[in-house]
Amino acid sequence: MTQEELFKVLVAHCKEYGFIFPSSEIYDGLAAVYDYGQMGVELKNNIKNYWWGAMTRLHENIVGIDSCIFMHPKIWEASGHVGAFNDPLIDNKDSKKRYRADVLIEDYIAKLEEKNNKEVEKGRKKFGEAFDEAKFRETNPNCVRNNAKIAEVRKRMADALNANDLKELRQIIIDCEIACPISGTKNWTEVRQFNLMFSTQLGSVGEEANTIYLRPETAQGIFVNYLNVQKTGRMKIPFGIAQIGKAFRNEIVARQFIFRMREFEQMEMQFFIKPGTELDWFAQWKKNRMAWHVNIGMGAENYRFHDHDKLAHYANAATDIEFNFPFGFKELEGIHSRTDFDLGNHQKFSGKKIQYFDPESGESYTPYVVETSIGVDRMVLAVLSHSLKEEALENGETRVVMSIPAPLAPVKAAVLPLVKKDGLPELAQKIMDMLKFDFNCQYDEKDSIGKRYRRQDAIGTPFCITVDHDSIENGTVTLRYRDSMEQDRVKIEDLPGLIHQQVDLGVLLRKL
RNA sequence: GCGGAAAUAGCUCAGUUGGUAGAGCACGACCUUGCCAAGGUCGGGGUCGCGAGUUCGAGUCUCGUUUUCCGCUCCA
Repeated sequence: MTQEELFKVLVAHCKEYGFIFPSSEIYDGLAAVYDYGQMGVELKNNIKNYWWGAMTRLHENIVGIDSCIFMHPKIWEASGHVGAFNDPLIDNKDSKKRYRADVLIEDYIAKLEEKNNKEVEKGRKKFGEAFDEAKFRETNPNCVRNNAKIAEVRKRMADALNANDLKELRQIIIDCEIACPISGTKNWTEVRQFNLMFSTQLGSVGEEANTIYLRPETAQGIFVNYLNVQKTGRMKIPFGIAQIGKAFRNEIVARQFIFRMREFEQMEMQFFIKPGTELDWFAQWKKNRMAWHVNIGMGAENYRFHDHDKLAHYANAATDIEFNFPFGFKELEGIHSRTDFDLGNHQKFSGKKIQYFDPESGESYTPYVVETSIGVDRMVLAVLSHSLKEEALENGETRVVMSIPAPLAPVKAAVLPLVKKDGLPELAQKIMDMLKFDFNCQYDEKDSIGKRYRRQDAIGTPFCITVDHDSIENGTVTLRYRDSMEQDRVKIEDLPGLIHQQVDLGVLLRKL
């Protein structure tokens, strides 16, 4: 089976067994929106609990918050999202390729600069030792002409971007006779803008309606609460604030199942530190976060770092932790050194002083920030895509098994009476009543025992407990393991301890 | 947003030159068996994605539309 086919099987499996459903399906669905079903929500909650525990309980200097999706509109100006989340896009009608208008113009400028460099090389050969590059660039007629053009285009583009003048952007592309690199034609559409933030109206519509945005990241909720948490929690730098919550981005194309959705959930932690120490902390969090991933047990070889060459407007170092998805290595988590960009800007835009007074050194400063930001839905997809397997059995048959790491599995154990008579269902129910307070369990008495095992395999239940006639005689049951399909005979009273050892999140946290 | 493909039962699919919608699996009840998915009997479930058009008659032909998948484009 190819990876692509495997991915289709995964999507179908997720729907069939109650992990993930397309949203609003009875109304034909809503593009790129998915709902979590009865199994999916358990898996997702387990992932969130593992992260929350690892971040807050394991670090005395990290605390959590839960901030709102609605925030003051000025926050998005301060964060740079109002400006930078707008991409002006233009399509070439012949090649059907889409480009960012500003990138096309930048490429054009780069070409002119390239021409100048060639002129300089020519000049250097001609004049040898006595060559004065700076002077040459100012006097050579070709260079002068190119430089004038560059300056003119730069200014027009800056003005157009500032004024949000899309017609002017298109005009620059026409005037410069920029052609599509693929088709070579200059047959362009209008420039259109895609604002990646969703907006809505706050308050009564009519008079000056207040446009507010659905947050495109949870991080800003942490930054604007920095002072609250630092003061009320008596936090000393270095310290961190963690948050799990929904974020929204109006992606032009949202695809690949739950990998890129317009509504998604993030787990973010902002770590506040002394300026100058950011690269050390950046390195430390890279290590820490990778350890968290590898600890789940899906194979260290399926993760890798991808350092950014092009840095976002707020960062001075950035890396992704990528996971080996069915469609290749893709970003799962981002770790960014955000400097004092966010706190500094909030200080500027709000007029409130956001400083940390260091009691030891006696100095006051705006803290720097190292951020770890992970997509919950991507984690779910990573676990599901890694876990789903079709195994060939010794008897020539195949079984579909979700070998979800036991601490993350939606259902921890299934209790199955071997037959539906002779008091076996009653004893099985008693075992259910014993386990249900600690573990999410399922009871099933329908169909043959083999069929029930396979049903549990398909949803990733690590343990099946089978009650047979001997159970009534001597108080033992068979404990069947999902991955090996082997079974042990164990005492009923030993069940909680045995299951606990394998499925408890604390056990996973202790390995960190 | 552009191009290509697809949409029939919960799932996988069949459905002839246009003539009253089928199978297997799944689901429910009962009987039987009892440790790795297929026993028997009976039963429930579909305005064939949606909307028009052609026709005496459309799952089938035409147009539109929605959604999904693949490829581009974008991705803080």
